[in-house]
Amino acid sequence: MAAPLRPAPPQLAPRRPAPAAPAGRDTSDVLQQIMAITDQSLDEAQARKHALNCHRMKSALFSVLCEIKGKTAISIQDQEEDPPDTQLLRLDNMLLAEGVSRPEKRGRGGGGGGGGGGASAGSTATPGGCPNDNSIEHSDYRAKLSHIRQIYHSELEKYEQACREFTTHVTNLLWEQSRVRPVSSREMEHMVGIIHSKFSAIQKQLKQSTCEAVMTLRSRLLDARRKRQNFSKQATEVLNEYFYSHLSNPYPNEETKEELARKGGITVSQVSNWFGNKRIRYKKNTGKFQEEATMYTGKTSTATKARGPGGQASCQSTPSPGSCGPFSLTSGGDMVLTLRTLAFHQPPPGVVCLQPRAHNSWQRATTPQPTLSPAGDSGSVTSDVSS
DNA sequence: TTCCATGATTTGTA
DNA sequence: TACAAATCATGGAA
Repeated sequence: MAAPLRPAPPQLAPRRPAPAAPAGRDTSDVLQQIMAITDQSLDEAQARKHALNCHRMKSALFSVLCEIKGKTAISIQDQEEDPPDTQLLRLDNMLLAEGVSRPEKRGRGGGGGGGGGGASAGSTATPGGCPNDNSIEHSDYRAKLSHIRQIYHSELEKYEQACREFTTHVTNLLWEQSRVRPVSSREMEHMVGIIHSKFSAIQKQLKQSTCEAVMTLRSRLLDARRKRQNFSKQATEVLNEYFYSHLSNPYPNEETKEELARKGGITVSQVSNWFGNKRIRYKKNTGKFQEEATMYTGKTSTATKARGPGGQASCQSTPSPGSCGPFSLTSGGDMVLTLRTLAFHQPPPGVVCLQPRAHNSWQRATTPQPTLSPAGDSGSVTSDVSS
């Protein structure tokens, strides 16, 4: 297959016009000169090349070569039927699924200002099991994924540009050569195909490396996700204080969650998780938490007293009308706590005090109950006690 | 090593 | 979408 790219055929010796020379001798003469081409200097070759173009046999030879070329090109095309590359398809699918192939999405929360992080306050989990947007790991993951995506696209663009340039270059060369030797369009296509297949092999490698990088990043993230770390004492106290002082309605709203998260040095989704776990576990085994409840309600009671009327602790930013515990009360709060504390010491027979509302569960409190005002809170607590 | 506490995740529901 | 409930997985004490 190297023949089509060999340098331009050489010259003949046209010094004698040889119109009378026999055709057989003429042909062998031409062949002799072709064989001797490598012994000639460049200038000589150029001169003979020009002579060859003017030779009377040139067109005949050229057409014969064209015919041979045509046959060769057919056989080339026959060999070209490649099966679809399943591995490449797999890589493409994976890169698409991981969000590397498609253009980067802008974060929902605030225009993605943090280097691709853009962690929002939402509490969502990706189908693939990625952690919440709030988690530090996830913003880190997104930043790194974004970096990988950037590199991938920039490299891909480079390869494509190089491929285009090289293809143009080779096509031009072939056009150039087609003036002195037969270059069929099929041959050109074949050359372009070779170039593309070489470049696509490089692209495949790039895709493979990118997939590996994403997989590594993902597994590292998942490992980190599984690593549980107990909250600090302060975080637990802040959460418990809120929980036990809002036992009638332990559903902090978004703003309160943020406040609690800030105070405890944890994320909002961790606060949500904590309250979810706490409600369930408290409800399942209220008795087990009695001591803890006494401790925290006593603590908050003291804190409230120390602050005096209007003093607020962890509930100071709680705007929820339905979640107004002692912290949002003035004089009424103490009474609530007293009632609560009393309730611990007066469990009705067979009934544990401070149970979730109505002995079954807290009401679904996605939105704060409008009937509960600060005054209403003490009412609700009274109902806790009376229940 | 075992057991319990607890933070995180998943699944189903309203 | 927030929540309940179940479950997983890990930290830490015994």
